[in-house]
Amino acid sequence: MEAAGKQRARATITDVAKRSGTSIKTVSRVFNDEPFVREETRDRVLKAAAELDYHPNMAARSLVRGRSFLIGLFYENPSPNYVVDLQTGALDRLHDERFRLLLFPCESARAMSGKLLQVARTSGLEGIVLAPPLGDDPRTVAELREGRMPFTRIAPTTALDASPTVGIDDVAAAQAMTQHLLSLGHRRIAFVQGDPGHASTRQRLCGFRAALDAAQVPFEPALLEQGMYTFESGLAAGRRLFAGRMRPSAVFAANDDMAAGVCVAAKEHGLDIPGTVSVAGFDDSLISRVTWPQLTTIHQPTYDMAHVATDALIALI
Amino acid sequence: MEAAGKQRARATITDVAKRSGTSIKTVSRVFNDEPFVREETRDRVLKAAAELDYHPNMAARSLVRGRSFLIGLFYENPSPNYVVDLQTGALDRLHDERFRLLLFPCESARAMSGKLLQVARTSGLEGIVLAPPLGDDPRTVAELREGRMPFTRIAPTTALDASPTVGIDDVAAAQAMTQHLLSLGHRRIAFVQGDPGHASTRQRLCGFRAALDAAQVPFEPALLEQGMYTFESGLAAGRRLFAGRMRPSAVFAANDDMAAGVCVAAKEHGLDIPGTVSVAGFDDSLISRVTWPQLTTIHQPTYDMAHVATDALIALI
DNA sequence: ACGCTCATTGGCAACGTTGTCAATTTGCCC
DNA sequence: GGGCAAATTGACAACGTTGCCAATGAGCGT
Repeated sequence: MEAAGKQRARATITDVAKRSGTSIKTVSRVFNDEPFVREETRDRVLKAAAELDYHPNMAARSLVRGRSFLIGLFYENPSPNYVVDLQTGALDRLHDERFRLLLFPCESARAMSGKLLQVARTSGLEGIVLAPPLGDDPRTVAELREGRMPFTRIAPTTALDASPTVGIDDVAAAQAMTQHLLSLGHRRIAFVQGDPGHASTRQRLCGFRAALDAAQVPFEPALLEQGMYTFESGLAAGRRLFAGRMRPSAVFAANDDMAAGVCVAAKEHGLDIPGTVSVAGFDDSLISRVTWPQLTTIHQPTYDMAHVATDALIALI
Repeated sequence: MEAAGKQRARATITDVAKRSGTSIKTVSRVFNDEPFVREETRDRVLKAAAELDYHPNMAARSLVRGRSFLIGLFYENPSPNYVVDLQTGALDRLHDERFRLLLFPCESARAMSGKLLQVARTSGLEGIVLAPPLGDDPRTVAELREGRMPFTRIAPTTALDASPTVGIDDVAAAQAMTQHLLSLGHRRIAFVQGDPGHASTRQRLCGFRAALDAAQVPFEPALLEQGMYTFESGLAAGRRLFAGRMRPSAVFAANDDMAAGVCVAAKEHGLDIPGTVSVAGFDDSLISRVTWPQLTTIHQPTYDMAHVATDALIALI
């Protein structure tokens, strides 16, 4: 309606002040939920703002406060399910805050090593959430500490006191799952471990072996397979296992994606699940609900961990 | 080393100017790759900047230029595979630009309707990429146009001239897949359609029926099932189909997640795939590689579409 | 050496907001 | 009604950068 030609420029706080008959500062107070603003004044400002379709300018706000309200989520993960869980957890925590989330998918932890602080500064991040395995790189951790860049880590395994940290006890969880398989009567249990670059790989293997030891079941090297936490690597590992001389009665894969691959390999070999062979996973990701029969899996609350890590980061900032 | 106590504050452009013995403005020119700076001067500035670990302040830059360099990706999608593909496509395109990507997962297109511009303005976005089905909401589209907010859409089906658009021909693709099934000799082909809120649902059904018509195979309403693009809905649809009087010899599900569900339903009913019944999907998402036997599926280049949509958006801005 | 053009540099205001602090108004008690 | 504390409001200077324009220096033809 009104002077369509001049509507180009966005309304500023000054316009709102003028229109509502108050000072700039008062408008600022209203938009920052500060106390000491009379109810009536607040309403008047809000009304004027609505009429002008005013939205605070983030850049100006950031500038004067010396804060960017930007948080970075760094991850290097092959599983879309895991990644989306991470993101959702972080985003949900941020929902009511002013912070915004920037994504930094990394090719590999090694490639990022030493560059992370640089990237963070360039983007003006205020803090960082490091998803596995990025939180395990000592150089990255040292760098962030020296640069006084706030960060939290999800499921790291080194330098645990270097930053707030959230994670589950991988060792205990893997041990529990193995015990479960043992209690079902399995004695020939194969283990498909994950990407050697991830610390969780060692942890989960460790739990697996601990359970075997506790049950006095000998560890059989031929039943240990290397994977990479991807579906394809699980498929390959499964094929090797089922083609080998020593066919396992149960397979414990260190994550769900690989477990799904093992399932497919089993079906290729005409093996019945869970009749002839049991397959267990780790993560409880969405993929575990899509395979059939459903995988037995360990719930890893990725969403929650991301949520908590973000929470801790905000507290830190 | 040097006065560790005073190193707290980040270096500003003024510090660099002082240290390099030039003016603020010259430093600015160097960091913006502007011409008219002598080689020797540039080097001197760069050296000083490196020594001070200077990084331009994004907020100040945004403020004075009136630009935020922020782009929003809005999506409402249940499939993590699809979402990650979208993100990766967009991020890869942004990689060398100054733009940054902000994520906006939406509960539902309906809930967002009418609020999207508001959200975009609040976050200071410069442009928006709308993933399906958000690009089909007429209210959202109208709103963005009126608000002069640059946006591009992925696979929209309405108001195609309202914005730059990228997508595949859903009708043709579904038709081709149906023809393929017909050519295998199938005559009793069931179709599991997707969420009625997504325009692709109608398109794919349309292609399916077109192929039947062309082959003069009558369309059988009892073989049309409603799904929601989720694994669970596909499972339910499959159960109904296989329990019904008119058992299909082939099932074409409108996306891979549902197709996976249909597969499980078939197995529950003891039906052999692909011997007794064929199952076809749509998307070529990662899930299609996880089911066994592998689904026949139509490749939908989600990554590429996101890449192109982002590209177009940048051009628009 | 003079005048002219073009490359290079510097000075200064402005961007839209918030922090600080002072000014004003209100409410309450004696 | 005076006095005091608390509530409410306003003025003004930053924040770190870039756009605009003026100033300076260099090169060159005459």
